[in-house]
Amino acid sequence: VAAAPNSQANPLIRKLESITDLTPEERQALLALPMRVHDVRADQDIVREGDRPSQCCLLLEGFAARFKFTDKGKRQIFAFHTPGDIPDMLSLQLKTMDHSLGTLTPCKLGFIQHDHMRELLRQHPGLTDVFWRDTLIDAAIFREWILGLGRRDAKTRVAHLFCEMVMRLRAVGLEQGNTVPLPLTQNEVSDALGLSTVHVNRTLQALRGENLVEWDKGVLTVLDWKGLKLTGEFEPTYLHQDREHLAA
Amino acid sequence: VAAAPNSQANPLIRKLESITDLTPEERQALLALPMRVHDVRADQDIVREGDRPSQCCLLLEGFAARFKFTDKGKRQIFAFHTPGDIPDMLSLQLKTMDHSLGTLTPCKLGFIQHDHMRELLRQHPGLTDVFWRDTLIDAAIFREWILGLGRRDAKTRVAHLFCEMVMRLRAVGLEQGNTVPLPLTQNEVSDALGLSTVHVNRTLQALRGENLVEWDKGVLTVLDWKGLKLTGEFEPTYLHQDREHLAA
DNA sequence: CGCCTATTTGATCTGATTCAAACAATGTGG
DNA sequence: CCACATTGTTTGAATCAGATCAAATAGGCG
Repeated sequence: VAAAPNSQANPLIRKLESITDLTPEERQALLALPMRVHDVRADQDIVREGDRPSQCCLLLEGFAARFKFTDKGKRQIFAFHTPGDIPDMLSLQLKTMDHSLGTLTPCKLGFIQHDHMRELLRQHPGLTDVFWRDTLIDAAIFREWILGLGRRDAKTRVAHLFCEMVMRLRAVGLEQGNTVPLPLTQNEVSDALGLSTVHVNRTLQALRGENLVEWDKGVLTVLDWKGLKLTGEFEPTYLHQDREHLAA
Repeated sequence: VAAAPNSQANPLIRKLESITDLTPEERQALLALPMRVHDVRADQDIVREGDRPSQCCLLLEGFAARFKFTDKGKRQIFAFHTPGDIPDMLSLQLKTMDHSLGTLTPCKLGFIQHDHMRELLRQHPGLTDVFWRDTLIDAAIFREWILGLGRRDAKTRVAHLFCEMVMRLRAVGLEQGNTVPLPLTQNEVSDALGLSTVHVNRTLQALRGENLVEWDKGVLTVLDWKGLKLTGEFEPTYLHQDREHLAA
């Protein structure tokens, strides 16, 4: 089944089709989903902890992150988001945000009213399963991060993060050769991996020294995918990018 | 609206009503959900990483945990489960298990065929939202653990875990006075909090020394709830136990 | 050019790990 | 009912991965 003309250009559809199959009707309905598109500059909060949003936001271009601060003012990043993600889809079910969402780079965002989203799901109940599945994969990624934070050392964590980002960016067509965009600062990585910026810097030097990766000007180049997977203990099952779940 | 006679005894309904409102029909359908009940002894795997289950399991009595091992053989526990939880509900949407589920104590389990669960959701679409919401709260708990593992010290982590378990056990009616059942070993706690058993032991002595809690023979006694919340930086919003989400 | 932000380096410190052994509690079989 | 095995808790000492502090360097950009 060929995709609708512009569906490959639509990162949401691209993303959902990386984890499930959509019917033509579902694809059509997603393309017709009303949204207000805005450009937002880097380092802006989109929703904050405590907010009660009446819309959710589709990331069309750029990188975003979800995060929260400790009482002592330390930041922890929970997730990096890439085009096609709806990072605050959960606000449809959970009224109060328990964490914040912000841009890391300039972003193009599509804001979707909850009412419109609910109407979409009412008319296409199959999409509820799709989005439910997507939030479950989100949770699987959280678990993998828990494993890393709890039981893996710095080098393994960094390598694992790189592998994960490559796989996810590949799934939405942002990989070019052995290269993906990864416009994060070392400080942002450290806040995601529970490390200090200094230590992340030194760990990167180690990975570079072993000729596993190159990471410069927001572009990550994988020099040795096998080696990177090995040092990152990366096993992509948890991303559930296969679609074999459809075979009963 | 009064609950059906035996619904308070049904931990699933009890749990779901702690996070949402059920219609009488939904409650009835849940009570009628066909399940095979089994007793399982402690430290048994229920599902393993890589499995492709055709059923999911409702925890009726006892404590269970979800976990995974590092390549280097270190265990990380992702979640502690209490009566009313369906820890592997995700297997309904994700075909292959990316982690394992096992008992921590002797448990009574109700096994529900996926087919029956799907039929239930088909007949009561509102329940899809309820379970979706539940898995989103699950993910919120994962995020809070990420925050702890990444950015909080040992004492804060242990205190936070105690607060969380108290809130969750209270929600399903297992709190008695200032006491909850918490039949975990210090080693299990250490595998959940990313610490060594030795350090957990010393941290517990510190919490005891400050007269915050007592924890003996599987029973946790909170001596100073306010103090415990404070040292654990515990803010229960993320558990979404309020049901005010229904007010549009 | 000068400002601002990000990366890098060096030195020191510490929270937590590791290793090893003692101790306590509970259960088991003779 | 006791000897003993097993599992969990506790203690002590040595060590280390990663944090912290402070300062230098490098890029981008108005």
